[in-house]
Amino acid sequence: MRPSIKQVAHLAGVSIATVSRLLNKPGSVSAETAEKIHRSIAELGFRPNFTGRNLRAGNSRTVGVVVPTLSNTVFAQCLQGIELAARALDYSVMFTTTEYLPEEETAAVELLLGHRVDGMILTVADASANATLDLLERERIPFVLAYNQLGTDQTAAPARASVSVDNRAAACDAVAHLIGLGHRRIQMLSGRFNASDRAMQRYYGYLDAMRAAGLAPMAVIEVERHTLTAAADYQQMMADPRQRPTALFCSNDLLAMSAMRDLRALGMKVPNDISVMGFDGIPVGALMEPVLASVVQPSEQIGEVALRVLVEAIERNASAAAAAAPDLALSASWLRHILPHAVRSGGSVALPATGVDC
Amino acid sequence: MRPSIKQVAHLAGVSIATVSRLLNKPGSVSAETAEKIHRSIAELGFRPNFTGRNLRAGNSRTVGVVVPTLSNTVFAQCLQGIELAARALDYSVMFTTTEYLPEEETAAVELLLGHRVDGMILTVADASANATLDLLERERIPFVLAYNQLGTDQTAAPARASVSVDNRAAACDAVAHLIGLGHRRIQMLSGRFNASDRAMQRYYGYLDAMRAAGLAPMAVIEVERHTLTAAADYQQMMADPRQRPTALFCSNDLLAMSAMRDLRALGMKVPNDISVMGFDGIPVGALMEPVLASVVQPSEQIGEVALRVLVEAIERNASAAAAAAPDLALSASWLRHILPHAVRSGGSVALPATGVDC
DNA sequence: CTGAAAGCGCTAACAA
DNA sequence: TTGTTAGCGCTTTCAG
Repeated sequence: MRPSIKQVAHLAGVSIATVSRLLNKPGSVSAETAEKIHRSIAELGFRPNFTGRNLRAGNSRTVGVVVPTLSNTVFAQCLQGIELAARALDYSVMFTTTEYLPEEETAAVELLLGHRVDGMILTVADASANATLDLLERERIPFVLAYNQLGTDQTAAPARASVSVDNRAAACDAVAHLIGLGHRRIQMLSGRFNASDRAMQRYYGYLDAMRAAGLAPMAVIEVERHTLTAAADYQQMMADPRQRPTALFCSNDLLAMSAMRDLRALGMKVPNDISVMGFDGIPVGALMEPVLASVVQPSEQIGEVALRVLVEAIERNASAAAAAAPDLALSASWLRHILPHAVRSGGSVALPATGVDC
Repeated sequence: MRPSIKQVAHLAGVSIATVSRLLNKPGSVSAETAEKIHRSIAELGFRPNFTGRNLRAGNSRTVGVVVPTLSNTVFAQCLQGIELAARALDYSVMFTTTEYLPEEETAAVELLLGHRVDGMILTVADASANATLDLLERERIPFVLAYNQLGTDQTAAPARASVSVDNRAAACDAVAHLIGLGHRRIQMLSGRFNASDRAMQRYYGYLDAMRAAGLAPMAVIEVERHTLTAAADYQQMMADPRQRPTALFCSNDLLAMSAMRDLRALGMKVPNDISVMGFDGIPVGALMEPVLASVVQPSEQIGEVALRVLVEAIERNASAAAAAAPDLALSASWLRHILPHAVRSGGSVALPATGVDC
């Protein structure tokens, strides 16, 4: 077995309490004793066992993260942001994916609860009416949603925290950008709404922009994640030359990039025949030619902020428990974190082809 | 505090040992007792505390992962593969990044050791002569390298495991592909060798291919990760029309994509003026136009295999300890795992422009 | 400034 | 089949 505080104490000729004290508040141990202990630690290659510490302390300085997938750069970036911020605050990260399956969310959370993480950051399919979040609430463990955006109309009871961009406004800006260019028939292509409440918000944003401009929204096309197996959707979409959209607004960049690929395969040119706009602003989009126009959301920062908000809640919780104060870990002023978005223009959008329009 | 096995036992009117037994081998408890206990568990919302279990058992069913970054899809995919495989085997994942800084590697490993993970998967800057790996060895904790490729010439002592493609052969295949197309002046662009031993292997592969074809290798250009701040390198590279390369082989796809962007900015057309080939085969490369030619490595599978090899080592270790057998966790037949690579052709490479050649 | 002792939640002998 | 008990590594009163 690995050396424990016990062997160190024995070798140094002191009690385990003294060793522990040296490890935690070095000031409370005499210089010579400290010296002896340090030598023993080095000699034995002792390394404190967090498991013991956690068991005793009742906290783990570990946060759990639950995201749909790491295949989408957006979540990878977010996780990166979380990890960086966590390390800076001396927290560790344990993570799981759900593969976009709502039923996996509960299992993921249960597992993390078993590990006694101090809090969780998660991106769920649908943040409203989510049994998993209710569970978290019952367990009274702090959590912060990332990407999921909570409404202002939160019903009294659960005061939840979220970190995201304003998806609806961001989508609205994107579509307004297209409209500003002269597009009137703008089609939205979206990931499944039931796998992403963000997609739904973005659809509302699309509607807002269309209506604000007095344009008729087109029926949204929902597709499976990242790829359109059948070109049938496009065929149909582009069937009637008089009705075909001049621009496509996609609920995420991967979708936009797949769409561009598929459109090319059908012999259409972007942006000459049709403009394409994405959402997310993933870095590779800016490397393509044409550059993918998109709404940039600060994914890494979303992760970073989510972690900081979470840790704040955790530590407030801890002191509150100590002071027997009310444990409303996440005070009202901290609930909805809306980070800024930015429309990134790019060669994938252009003026609508002349003569095609009404 | 959260309910413990103790409260459950009390409420069910049994001893804690019985509850523990029910949790571990349900068969050893009578039906009616089980029934009572189950009810208490449900009533209290009891959830076993892994911390207690881990402390007692001396293992955590958790693996640690250390990768340079999650900004590069390659590592995100790998981590995804690890997590999926881990979940299937009922292991959890704790992870950290090093930002490509070798000095962070040790800190990351120390942290994970503190958590008493059962094993680690890591991608280090340089797998040969790495102090961090030596530390892991001293601590006698199983670990598997991902992407880092161990040579066949391993010196006797440390029998280490790695999972990767054959970087050298893969790069050689890629360059041979370019040569097959008629290219003779092929320039390699690489990430810093001291941040990635893979890049070095790939450079050897480049040399192999060039020499095999009787061509003169050009001096490699090393650049900072993912981006070329100054276009100066390109200017110089393309300065002399009689000496300029007709093809560029990049040590990774992100680099290739940035290079294409930079070349475009300089007014050069890919592949007409110059062919570009990457390495990694990241999914977005196939969505671009032109499609990025590359060597595809199965990143997610690398993660999956790494995890399986690791768990095998962990469990072999456990039984070995029990049987007081030799603890050579990673037996020779399992050391170097070379997964298949594949050259993906794409529009970013073409025949060299006629008249440009010798 | 230091030590003795209790206990965090759990498992595994050993007894009954 | 069930209970008693010791102890995993650590922190933290409480005494001295």
